[in-house]
Amino acid sequence: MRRSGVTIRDVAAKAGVSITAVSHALNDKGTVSAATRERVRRVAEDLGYQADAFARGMRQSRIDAVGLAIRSLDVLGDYTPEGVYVFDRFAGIFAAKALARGLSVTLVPDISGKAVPPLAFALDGYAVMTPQEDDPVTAILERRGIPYVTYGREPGREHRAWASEDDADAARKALHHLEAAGARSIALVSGADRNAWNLEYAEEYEAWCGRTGAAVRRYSQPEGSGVEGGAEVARRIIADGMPDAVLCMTGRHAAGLQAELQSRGVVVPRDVMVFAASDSEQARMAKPAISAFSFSPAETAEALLDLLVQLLESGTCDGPRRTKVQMRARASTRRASSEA
Amino acid sequence: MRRSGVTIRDVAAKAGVSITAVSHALNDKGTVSAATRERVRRVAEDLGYQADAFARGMRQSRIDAVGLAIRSLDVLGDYTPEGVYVFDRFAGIFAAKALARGLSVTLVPDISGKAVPPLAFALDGYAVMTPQEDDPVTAILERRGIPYVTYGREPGREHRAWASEDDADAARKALHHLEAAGARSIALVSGADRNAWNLEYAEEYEAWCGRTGAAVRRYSQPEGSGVEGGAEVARRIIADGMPDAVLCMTGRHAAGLQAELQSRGVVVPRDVMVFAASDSEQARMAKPAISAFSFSPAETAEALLDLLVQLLESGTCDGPRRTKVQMRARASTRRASSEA
DNA sequence: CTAGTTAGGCAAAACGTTTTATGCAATACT
DNA sequence: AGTATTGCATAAAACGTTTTGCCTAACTAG
Repeated sequence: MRRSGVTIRDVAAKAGVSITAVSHALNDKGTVSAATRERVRRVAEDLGYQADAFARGMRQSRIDAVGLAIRSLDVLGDYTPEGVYVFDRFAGIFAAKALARGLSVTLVPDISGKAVPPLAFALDGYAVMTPQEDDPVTAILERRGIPYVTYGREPGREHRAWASEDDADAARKALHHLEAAGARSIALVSGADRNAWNLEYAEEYEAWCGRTGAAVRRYSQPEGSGVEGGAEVARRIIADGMPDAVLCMTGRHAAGLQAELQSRGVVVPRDVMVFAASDSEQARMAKPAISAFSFSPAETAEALLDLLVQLLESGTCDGPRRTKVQMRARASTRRASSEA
Repeated sequence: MRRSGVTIRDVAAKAGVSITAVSHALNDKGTVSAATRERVRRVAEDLGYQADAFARGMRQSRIDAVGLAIRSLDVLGDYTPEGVYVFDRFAGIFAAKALARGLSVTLVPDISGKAVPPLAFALDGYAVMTPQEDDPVTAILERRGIPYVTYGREPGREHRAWASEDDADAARKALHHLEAAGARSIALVSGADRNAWNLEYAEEYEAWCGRTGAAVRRYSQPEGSGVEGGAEVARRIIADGMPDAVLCMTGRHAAGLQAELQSRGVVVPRDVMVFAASDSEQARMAKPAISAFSFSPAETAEALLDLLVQLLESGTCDGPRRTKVQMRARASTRRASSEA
């Protein structure tokens, strides 16, 4: 038997009251005398009683458990090379913060597929990581009426319940940083997903090109392709002629790209500067170390939880919330000219 | 309303059968004709019916959801410095593998405390990370009769359902590696937790000392103390006189220790070699890079799931399972003498 | 003194499943 | 022909809560 055995009936019997009284006493619901409430509570404590989650879930809607829909669990799967922990790490941090608020966190893969875990639709709400345009996951949640917040805006959907780094602001800062270091032509290496993160960087990038009159040089590469994907882009860029700087969305792309450029005689940062929109071990370990933005997952997780709790309690929330990234300026964008 | 609305009754009505027939048809349980089964299934599909997890959980024990008790969520909390992802990363990998077997994974903090999430005791089973001696978490699971497996043996408890790296074997390999590189006296920097990982290394270490006649020089430092903790140990070691090599349990301790030694004029690996029993970014980035063992979390997660599923299905399992670590020999243990 | 209110308590319904026990044909056996 | 057996289907019980509606006794107001 899995159940601990002690039910509300046992408590009621031992306390000499009805099960209604027990339920009311423990949940501060009906009208129970202070004396009875106290007695019931003591008995429940003694017996180690804890209401069965399923029985309770059947009656009331809330079960104090939320789902976390992590894309990397589907996309990466087994392929979790050292240094790629963005999502896994966020999961841990998010869970720790949720638990501090009394919420369990259930990790859920793709709920848009066939085999959906039984618990998936029984959860109180969801946090969805980096939704894409026309995301099937948010669509399902929407249809089922399950409240959700997203890490990153979902492009094309009107929804205020999201939090993320301020991507547009970060993009401008990155471009400005490179420009200040002497870059006149900049190439952008985007990821392949159509999420806010990629789209907003692209938008700011094109605005920058328009403003400065620089040619738009945009390359796309699946984020999962990693270091090798970066190298591949490097070859394309060389074929097209070198820009003054390359802005990569991921640290792994940046590292792979830089290494490939160097193997072909290009000197970083002298000939070209490299910048990563998201930091990673590969970026930090590269020689020269690659400048990058580092995030504050704890802050973002907290913001998401604020919104989710608001949503669960009142049905609305005061999102979106934006957090700031921090620039780690490293040697890959430190030009002699800018040091002079 | 959270519930999707379509219940087993709706399916029964539309298919023109009893709810019993529906339940049996969908779960391959009772005696239903092939024709009826097919019809029911089609109707259920059409209506998008999915059995309510709570209602189902009330009747049968299994709900296809397991808990993952991660210590780092309690211990580390907010403090998740870059480079320390062992547990978080394991959570992600474990979840991905569990989901491939149709199991949801719920992250659970300390279930030994007061405020236990309602879902915690309703789960089918648990995976507990690195239990300590007299671990309160396993004690509670034991008392409640909830099946569980542990990542790492729990010292002092007779329990076969665990998997982990083969710590004793790894310890011998590390000591042998250092000895082969010329080390005659070795210091061991353990963590403070009384878990199998720390204890088995200590045991093998003392056995090695006994065999070679070397003095036992064991230092203890909380694993959470990180790089600074390593530096602190370095000062203690210097005060006691330098050994030929230091074997640290964590990469962060090793890195902090090495840096502190170097700042005091000690040259690595010439004067002293440094080895980390668990790899980390700090170990990889140190100069010289620190030799370390890297794990195969995917393999261990798979083994744990094998055992857990066996346990859920039959009540017993064929554990324990041991996985191998891989040695990353780096410059911190590469002596001129051993190269000659 | 009587009618109305209130505080405290309880029985029973409801939640949506699974499981158990039972019924009814139709077929097989003696 | 009468009796087991089998195949299919169902009604009803059970799971452990929360919630609804009702009851009683005690108090309050007139």
